[in-house]
Amino acid sequence: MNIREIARLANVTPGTVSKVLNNYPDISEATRAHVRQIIEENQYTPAFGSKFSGSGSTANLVGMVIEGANNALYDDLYQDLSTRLHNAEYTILSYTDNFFMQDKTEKFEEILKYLNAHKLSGFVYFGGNFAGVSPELFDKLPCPTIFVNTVLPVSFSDTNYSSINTNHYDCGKRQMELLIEKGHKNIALMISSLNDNSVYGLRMEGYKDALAAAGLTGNLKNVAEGWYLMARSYSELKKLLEKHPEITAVCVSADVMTPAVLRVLHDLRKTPGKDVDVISYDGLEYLEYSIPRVTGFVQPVKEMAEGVYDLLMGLINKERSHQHIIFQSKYVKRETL
Amino acid sequence: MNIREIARLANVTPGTVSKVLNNYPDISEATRAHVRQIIEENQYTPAFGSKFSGSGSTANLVGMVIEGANNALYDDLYQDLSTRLHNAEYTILSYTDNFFMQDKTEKFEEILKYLNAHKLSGFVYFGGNFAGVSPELFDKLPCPTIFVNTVLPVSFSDTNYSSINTNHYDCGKRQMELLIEKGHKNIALMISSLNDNSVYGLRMEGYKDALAAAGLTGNLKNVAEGWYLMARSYSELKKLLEKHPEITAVCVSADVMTPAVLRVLHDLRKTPGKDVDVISYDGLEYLEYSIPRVTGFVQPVKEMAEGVYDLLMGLINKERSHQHIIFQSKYVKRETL
DNA sequence: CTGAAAGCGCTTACAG
DNA sequence: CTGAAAGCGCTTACAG
Repeated sequence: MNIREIARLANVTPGTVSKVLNNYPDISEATRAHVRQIIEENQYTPAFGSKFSGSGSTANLVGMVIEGANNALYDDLYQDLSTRLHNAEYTILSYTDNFFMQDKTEKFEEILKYLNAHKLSGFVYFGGNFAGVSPELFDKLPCPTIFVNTVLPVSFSDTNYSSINTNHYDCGKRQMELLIEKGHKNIALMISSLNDNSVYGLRMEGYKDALAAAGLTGNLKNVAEGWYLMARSYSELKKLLEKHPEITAVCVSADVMTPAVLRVLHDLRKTPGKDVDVISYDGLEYLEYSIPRVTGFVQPVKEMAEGVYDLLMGLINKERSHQHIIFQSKYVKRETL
Repeated sequence: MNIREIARLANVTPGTVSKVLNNYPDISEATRAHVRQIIEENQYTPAFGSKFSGSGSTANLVGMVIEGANNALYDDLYQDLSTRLHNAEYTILSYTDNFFMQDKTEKFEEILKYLNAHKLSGFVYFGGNFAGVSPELFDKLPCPTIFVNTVLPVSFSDTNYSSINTNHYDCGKRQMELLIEKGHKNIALMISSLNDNSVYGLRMEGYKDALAAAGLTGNLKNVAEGWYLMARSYSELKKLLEKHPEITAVCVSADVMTPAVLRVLHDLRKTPGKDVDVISYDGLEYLEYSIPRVTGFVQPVKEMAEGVYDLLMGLINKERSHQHIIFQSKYVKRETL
């Protein structure tokens, strides 16, 4: 079933069917209704791919890429957006990319190819780091693009792309300061990796500066690299705490590792919030139910998803121009600090 | 940049460029190399959408739909598959659908439209229930389709689609039997909803039959409906346990609700595995680290993802025919039963 | 091995 | 308000 068939059955030309399909105004209500009925009767849907070759641009196609799928928070963001876009009749192209160690410029060029090949109406990228990528490459972005929780190269005056972020460095610093203010001198850093240059690395920068300001840089040796993996977080942190029983606090850079942190403390017969304080970061829901409930910073996922959606629609419909938005993560005191 | 441009720059015809792009054998190595170089130099990627209008079918396009995104397990499956497909140079069309209450036939017809519009090479559907949908509609599936953890209408002799499932009913029944064998007479059922007709509803069928076989159907009044939501699971179960202090075990149909279950018990001053036994189902990783570690059934996500991928590739390349695979979930004894 | 040409299903000025 | 026609970027028999 194609547009020609429908046209034949409706006794009109394919051009007319096309206009009905795309809600052109210059069609009489009579033929519009008639054509629509034929379409309905035959369950016809226009071939999505041909839209582009006909018109030179593919309408209602949005791309989304998640870099670093191990972070459950991006799932929440992705799913919220996915549902909104689907309900607004957008087709979604997406993939998740777990290879976050390759060359940034190469990766960016691959993305450009992806965008060019698919003639998207809009694009959303989650996570990652493009700090070394030259600004000229950003100029080549062929469609409205929003980077979400991505480390970006240049100043926020850039007007050829948008970004939505939270204040990772500030909250990371604050995370550490809260431990220091509580009087902790020996603090473990449960981070993804020292080589992580995503926004999670920015949190680590905050840790460093807070420690330096307090003259506690010795703690920078107390690092457990968990790579966002629970098993790894567990073994690395356990090793560290066994070697350094003087440690009285754990600063965690990502909630996905925190169940392992609680478990390490339990297995070492330490009570979180009493023997060892714990502060985490992200806002995964199960840490509100864990025993004890975990204190930490919470990213406003719901608002971020809404922000991305609204901005993307605004950009696609040319009602808004590119901007860089920073949401504030919120400190939520629960039971571990 | 289009195929004509590249052809001009390479001093060949568009047809030749097309053949190079699609690795046709009948091209001399010299021109192949030359054309490839021009393509590389200009960072050209063929317009994905035009492939279809040219050839009548879109190669390397796979669709995936997740129904009921609240289940974190599907994220794991989705991401595993997504990474595999992307690495194999497939483009992925996907969306998540959280409205699992609408009419099944209508929903199935929408999916058919989606498939017809996008001319996919293959399609994977996660979750849901199409039990009432007439077999003729399944015949209309325009591309190789695999249903994963979906409740399906007809017998496994159907050869026009594939399915990959685990033994939900059996393990659900076994879940309950294990509690009964331990001597429990008063058992709470922490389920999504009595109206859930997805594979999670199948687990409930297992609960019912196990209870009936033991003459303990009175427990069917002890139902907490959590809708896969932690807050709701918490409040519903708490209400139930407060009203029925005689309950000594909780049978949970989905791991996503289990952190709330543990928290309810904690807040009611009951020790899981001692005062109240808990058995869960799915295999979410954080329940291996919770305190206590949760006993339950684990779906073999890794193998399922591999199974889906291999089958899908086999179907697309016409090396395999449709089949219905049932993986076995595994009982893992930990600390709550 | 390469080119010339017809075709895919759609869209979009343009005529009337 | 509708049709006839040219066009989008690609593919694919067919000739030679």
